[in-house]
Amino acid sequence: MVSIHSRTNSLNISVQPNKILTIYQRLLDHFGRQNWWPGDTPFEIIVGAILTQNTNWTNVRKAIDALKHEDLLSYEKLRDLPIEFLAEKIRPCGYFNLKAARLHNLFQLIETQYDGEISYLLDTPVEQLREDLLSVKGIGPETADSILLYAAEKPTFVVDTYTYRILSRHGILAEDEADYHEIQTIITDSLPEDILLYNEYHALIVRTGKENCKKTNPRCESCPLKGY
DNA sequence: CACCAGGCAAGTA
DNA sequence: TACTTGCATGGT
Repeated sequence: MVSIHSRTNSLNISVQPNKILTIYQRLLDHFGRQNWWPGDTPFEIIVGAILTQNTNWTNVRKAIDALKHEDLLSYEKLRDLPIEFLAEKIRPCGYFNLKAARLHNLFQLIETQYDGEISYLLDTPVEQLREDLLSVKGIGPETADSILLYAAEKPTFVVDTYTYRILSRHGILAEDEADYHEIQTIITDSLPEDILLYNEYHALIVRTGKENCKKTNPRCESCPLKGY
């Protein structure tokens, strides 16, 4: 059990249970720690963040393993690989032409903005880095936040389709609160700002999706969120 | 066979 | 602003 006490939303006057924190505790108790991201280096995490867009991780791992097997998984080697070759290498992860182009768009940012040094990117303050990442064609809010949290270790909460689904089913989101940043704010306003907490929470949410048993539905009998 | 997977951008009205 | 569509492989 985590030792974080529930607290009220800053805009609420009455004391009420922190549903966001309760959901986290239930998922953690049920699944245990996930210890994300599944990758060895910040660069591998960055590449994985783009390759996993709307794609099952098992397919992404095939692509990453293929790159590793040919010793291509370094910034300099991928940057210098012709884009058609890169696309062919990452074929198993799907959308391979698109993702090869998106990786190259990011490499161009790293060249122009960070002097070709991943370490400079990682050391950039969170606001600036998020803006830079979002300026890259092919990097949207979730991919940017995944890089910020899991590669650069900034306190950024990652919102994905599961996050929306869970909050929606649990009546936490209003009808007109589907916007990425609104959802992110609802969550971060309910939690202490803690990188490891953000890391584990998003990982648990994805794990819930992988279980494929409607565990995000409060009426599911085998659900760790039953009754919520 | 259909459906989904740790999105995003571009087009349409 | 609010929908719709293309992108693509591999597992269930």
